[in-house]
Formats: sequence, structure tokens, C-alpha cells
Amino acid sequence: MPLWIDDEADERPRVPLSRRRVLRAAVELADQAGLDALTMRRVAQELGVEPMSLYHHVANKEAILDGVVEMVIGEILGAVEGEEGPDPAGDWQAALRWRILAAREVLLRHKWAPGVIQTRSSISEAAIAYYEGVLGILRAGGFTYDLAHHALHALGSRAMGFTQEMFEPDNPDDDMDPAMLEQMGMKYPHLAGMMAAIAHEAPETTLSWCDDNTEFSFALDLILEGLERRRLG
Amino acid sequence: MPLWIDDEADERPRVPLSRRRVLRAAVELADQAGLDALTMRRVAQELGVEPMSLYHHVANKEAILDGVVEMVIGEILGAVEGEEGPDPAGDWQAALRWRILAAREVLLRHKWAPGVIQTRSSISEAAIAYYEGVLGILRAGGFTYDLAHHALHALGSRAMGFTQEMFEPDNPDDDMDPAMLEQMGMKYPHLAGMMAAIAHEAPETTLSWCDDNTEFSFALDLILEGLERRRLG
DNA sequence: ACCTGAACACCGTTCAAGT
DNA sequence: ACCTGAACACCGTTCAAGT
Repeated sequence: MPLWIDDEADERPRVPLSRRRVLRAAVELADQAGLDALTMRRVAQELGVEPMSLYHHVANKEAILDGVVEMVIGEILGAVEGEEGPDPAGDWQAALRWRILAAREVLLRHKWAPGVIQTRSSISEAAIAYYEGVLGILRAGGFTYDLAHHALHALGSRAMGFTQEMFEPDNPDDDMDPAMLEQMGMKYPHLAGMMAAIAHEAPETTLSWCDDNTEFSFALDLILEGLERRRLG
Repeated sequence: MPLWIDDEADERPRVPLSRRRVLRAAVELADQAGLDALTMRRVAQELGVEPMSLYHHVANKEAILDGVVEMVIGEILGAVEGEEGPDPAGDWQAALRWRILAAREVLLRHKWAPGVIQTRSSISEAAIAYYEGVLGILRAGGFTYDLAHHALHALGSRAMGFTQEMFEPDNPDDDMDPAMLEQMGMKYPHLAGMMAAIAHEAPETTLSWCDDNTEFSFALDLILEGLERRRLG
């Protein structure tokens, strides 16, 4: 057992703490260990520092949550502004779809983020900038401000790539034991029928039969088409 | 100070604890004091009992959260099944809109519920029953099971009346101090333009310019119309 | 059987003290 | 100035004990 593997002795040559370093550690922690692991004490531990040291760089835990949201939306903003999407003056639907799917890709790397974002009461500047971009696309596509406003509400959190399903999507073992499925046919004939129909159509997917990306795109296109009709009508 | 006002001496004639009573107390507590107040210790206090007594009727706090979700969705189910809505065979859109708006009305009485529902990993039986009803409406309206399945995903949590906005809707003081609004015109011209356009159109509403019900209905109708178009081919 | 009290391992946070 | 240690007021929960 060589001594020089000791991973606590020389934790990097003393890079000083900073708000940014605290928030980066917090995001990494949530990515790796889930939102429940995001405690002041564990963030401090990750940084090799005493819990109380954090308070010199962030006001409190709420400020950390505000901060990680800021970082994630910043990452989204970087993704949509770093690359060139379709020209909104030519095809606003393609442009908006591109932007939203880019945002969604970032959120898939931070699955805990939507839940936190929705608990924030004030809108971060990064979010404002993102929405400004969405509005720009709609305007370039010929929307009045009034219709664009309705459009923002209609998209809701989906405008930033949120999935909006009723229950946690990441739960692979959504049980359904055979006995329960048996009696489901009696009490819930339509649900049983739907599952049978879909299992028949795509038998390879057993029972995790819903492809997230397909369903997200279906819903998004539905809304975009509806908005286009409102715009023309 | 009359003695008989003492509100701790004879807390009701000893009605025994039960799972149902625990859950009802939990729902009431969340309604009145918010989700943060929903702790084992406060629920117990509300029932005039020691915290540990709760564990004889619910497994742990997770079970309480599962339970309050069950109660709220049960209330939704009662609302949609207690009254007769439009006939889905005649107008499936009207029938589904009626069902969803009824669910939404219940959720407005339990604003904390959507956040909790979305943290549950397993689907409660009450939720299954609600969705069975939605599917029944779609089928009566002539949907294939396949399209009905897409429809459920497209509606997502909106199928149960969820608002799906990006940020907490109940925050009335979404600040926007004039100075910030001033420079917003420079950095975010489209947002500034939109706010100006809408303030012009509905000057009485100052800056809480978004009527939740209007926006919810706009989005819902957009989706229902889109689904109808898909159904017709 | 149902309820209780003390205790444990965790939180976020305050405060006074160190360098 | 930045970081620390002890302490406080809260959590959820285990366990052994009461009735």
C-alpha cells in the first residue's frame, strides 16, 4: 500500500474557493449523485473544505440552487448561440425546433435541473436571454407580439426542452407485474387495449414502449403547427 | 382568560389515529402552510400526537407523500366522475376539455400538489383511473390506440390540468424594477417590445398581464385541434 | 395493538474565534 | 480577507419501553 496514493494529502495546490468553483462543484455533485446529495456539507466535502467556508461565496443554500440553475441555463444558452441553426426568416418552425431540441439535449445531461428550475421564483438573466431568442425567432417568422406571447405560454417549459410528463421518466422498472396487468384488462379496458395495440406494433420494445424523443417531437410539432395556423388565420 | 378555551386539554374525544386521518391532516397542512411545512413532526403536532405514532399508520415520509398524491388525484377523480360532462361521442374535444378543466380546478386548491406528483416514481391507481377516462374519451372520439397514445404524451401533465409554466406562477411580485426594465429595452428588444405591446392592449392589468386561465385554454385548444387534425389524417 | 420518550444521524445556519 | 470549530434548531427514523 504505497503512501503516495493518499488522496487527501495534497488536494491540488490550494486553488482558492470562489462562487464559480462552488457552483461547478454543486452541478457536478447533482449530476453524479442526484439532487438529494446536493447539501452544503457534501458540496464542501467535494471541495475539500469545511461547510462554513461556502458561506463566504454564496449567501445560503437557496443561492446555490439559484446558481446551479443559472449555470445550466447558461449551458443551454451557450449551446443555442454557439452553433448556427436554421434561418428563422426562412422557416421559423425549423429554427425554433432546432433551438428547443438543443436545449433539451443539455437538460438530458442534467436530469435534476428541470425540477429545480421550476422551484425558483425569480427568473434568471440567462433564462431571459433564452426567451429573447425564442421571441426573436417568432418575430422573424411573422408573429405579432400578442400571438408570440400566447405562444410562449402554450409552449411553457417545453420552450426550454422540458419533457412535461406526469411522472418521472427515468424510472425504468415501472413494474406492472403480470397479475396486475391481468386484472387491468377488467378495470381499465382502454389502457389494456392501448398497451396491447402498441406491444403488437413494436414488439421489440417490451414495455418501455415510449421513445422519449419521438413523443417529444410529436408534441412539439403539434404545437408549432397549431401556432402557424393561428399566425396565418 | 377563561379556562375552557384551552385548546389542548380535550382535543376531541380521542378519535383514534388512522392512515386516512394522517393523510387528511397532511393535505390540510400543505394547503395551509405550504409543502415545506409538511414534516412528520408538524403532521403529528396537527393531530395532537407524538411524531413516532405516525409510523404505525404510514411506513415513512415517502409513504405520506404517496398518500397525499393519492388523495388529491382521488379528489380529481371524484370531480370528473361526480358530474356529467359533454358526450365524447358527440364532441370529444369538448368532453376532454371539460375533464381537464375540472382537474385543473382541483389542483388550484392544492397548488403544492403538481410538484409532489411529479416526484413520485410509481403511478397511483387513482391516476390510472383518470387516464383510463381520458383514453375512453379519445376512443369515443374515433382515435386509434396508437394516436391516443401519442395524444397522452403530447398532453403530458396537462392532461391532468397542470400548468407547465417555466417558473412558479404564484409569485405576484415578479419584480422588474424600472431601472432593470429600462436597460432591458437595450439588451432584450423583443421582450421589451412584447411587454409594451401587451401593456398597450390591456393597460388595466399593469404587469401581471397573463391570465392563467386564458393561457391554459389557448394552449389546450391548440393541442386538441392538432390532435383532431391528426385523427382526420 | 397502539402510542411514547430518548437517542442517532443527518440537515442548514449563527457566532465567535482563528489565520 | 478568508476559513474554521463548536453549537443550535431543525429534520427523518430506530429502538426499547410503556399501556
